[in-house]
Amino acid sequence: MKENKKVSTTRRKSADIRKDNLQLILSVAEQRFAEYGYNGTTISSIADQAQLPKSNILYYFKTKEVLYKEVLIQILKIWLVDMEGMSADQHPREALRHYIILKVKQSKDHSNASRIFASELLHGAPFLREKLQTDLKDQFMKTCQVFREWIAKQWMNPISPEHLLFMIWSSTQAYADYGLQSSILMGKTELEESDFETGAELITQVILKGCGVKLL
Amino acid sequence: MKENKKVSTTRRKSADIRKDNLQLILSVAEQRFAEYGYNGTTISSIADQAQLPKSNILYYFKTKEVLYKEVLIQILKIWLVDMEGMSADQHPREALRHYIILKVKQSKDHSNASRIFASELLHGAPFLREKLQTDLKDQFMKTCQVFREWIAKQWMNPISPEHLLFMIWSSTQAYADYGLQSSILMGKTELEESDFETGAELITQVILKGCGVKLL
DNA sequence: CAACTAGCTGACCACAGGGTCAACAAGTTA
DNA sequence: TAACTTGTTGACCCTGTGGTCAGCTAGTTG
Repeated sequence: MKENKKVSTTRRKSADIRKDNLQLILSVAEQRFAEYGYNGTTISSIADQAQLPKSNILYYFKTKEVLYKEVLIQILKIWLVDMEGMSADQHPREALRHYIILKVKQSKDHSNASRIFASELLHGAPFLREKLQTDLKDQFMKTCQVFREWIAKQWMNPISPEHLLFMIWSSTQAYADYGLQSSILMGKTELEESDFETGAELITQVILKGCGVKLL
Repeated sequence: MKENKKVSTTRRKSADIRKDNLQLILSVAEQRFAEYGYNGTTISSIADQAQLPKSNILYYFKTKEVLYKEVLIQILKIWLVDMEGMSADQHPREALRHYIILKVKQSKDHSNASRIFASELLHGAPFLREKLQTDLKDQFMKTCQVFREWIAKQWMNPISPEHLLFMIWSSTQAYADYGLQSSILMGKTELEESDFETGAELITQVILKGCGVKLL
């Protein structure tokens, strides 16, 4: 291919244009959906914020639903990967601590994604039902199995793995879901780095102690 | 007043009619808002389910927003009352256990209310901001103070009262927010009585042990 | 019973929001 | 450069929804 210079701004390849725009739209959509929910978000508002015409959004994503689902899928992937980190050969002392800190970090760094996910579950997971029944359930059962093996090795007390996992999920997830309200209650405009650290540390301590995991 | 009989069905006093209809509408609205969120709920759908004409809903509640706020207010009241139950003279062993069981019960018996509340917080509490900054914050600080006194009496370990309360809230609240998804993961259509019990018991044990509260 | 108030409702309206489309512009390829 | 593909967009349409209103009926009160 010959050098193709143009007076105007840089010439861009179709593939790049596509990639960039998809990324831009997904990222803006994530913000809006997190803040206003599925029904509260309009395609126009996404378009405005992305500084693209509405039609252009519809060009890349046939419908609003397709766009939303795409956002959801990306989020679910993160969730699953985090959980995979725990295995039976690790000691719960380190594995649980690591997972809890990671999840709180996700709540902080990907608060929008976390909140969309929560909102979806809250309303009965109309768009995620299937994925939950397959992908998430698989990973859920694997992780419960890990807990069971820890219990068998007497590394922790015999407690319901399912409910324990729920407890860990909800208390870490809360730093995304209820972060805003927490800051109001603590008289701040926003949670600070140190709040996330304190929270993660407290959850870790309570869970480990509460499960009878020997601390060093 | 003279006896006033009519061939048709029972004659009703205006006051009763009002009371009944308000109650009916609020109750149906709660269901719909919980399931579909504020924006996803239409006045028509509420009307249909209540078997009233749409205009009638608007007769009792000037706007959709007024109706929604009314529902929210009722819910907030429950939250506050529950929390008031804890006081410094009680031992955390009983007080925390009681509160946790109560909150899980609320999640079960008033799942719709709980979910609306959660959804509201999730999206930045656009309608509840003020109430949070006043009523809820007051109660929040009182409860934190109770925790501090327990710590001073060495009835529990010195841990952040704020974050502990967040942890209790989120893990109990989860049985409403994520109840549906939990049941999917456990291969049921709905959480059963025993699941709520197991959950409440596990949370209680983990929290008490995790906070270093002496068990009997 | 008459006058009044509270409850009720169908018809109507304005408009927002999801989605289509035809025409054009910009990149690609032979 | 010509033919083709991919990207871009304003104008348009249709449905659904929040909300109004005028006129009605049913209870209330003197």
